[in-house]
Amino acid sequence: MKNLRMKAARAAKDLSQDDLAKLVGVSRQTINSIEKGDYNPTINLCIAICKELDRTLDELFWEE
Amino acid sequence: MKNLRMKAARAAKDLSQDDLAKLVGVSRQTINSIEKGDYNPTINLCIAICKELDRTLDELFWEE
DNA sequence: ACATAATGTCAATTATATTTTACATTATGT
DNA sequence: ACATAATGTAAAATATAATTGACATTATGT
Repeated sequence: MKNLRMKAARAAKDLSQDDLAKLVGVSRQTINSIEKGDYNPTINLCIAICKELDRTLDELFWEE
Repeated sequence: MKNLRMKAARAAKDLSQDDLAKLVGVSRQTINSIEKGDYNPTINLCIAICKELDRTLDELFWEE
């Protein structure tokens, strides 16, 4: 399932997928795939994304 | 750095590394490596561990 | 309508998470 | 002291995250 919370948090920061990719040091396709949802990123990457978007792991990647 | 919160949460459930490994479907060494800290597990594995230990991602894997 | 930025997606390659096997060490109980 | 469960750790193999390059599509602005 898509990660719309991440997409929204990125939009709130006015960052393109490419911008965020450069900020966290991965490729644009990796960011795209994570938002698309058919993906299993590493926790370190998730943490880096959270920090750039001023969110926590629970806010972007946890679901009850 | 070691993940002592995960180690504590596992102890609180009275589970050995091997028990937890079987519950989340990975090898004991993977659990050991995560607790040891020199590791970068995938988010899906982190989520599976959290659910078995009744904790959230922030509680076990986030640091301010 | 046109130009350009942003996004979606695919195939092939590279980097690395995870497994497997194996052995050593540290607890814990009797 | 002995036995056994639990943990720490290492090397080699396998599975998969992530990269690279490329092209198509969808916004957005002028």
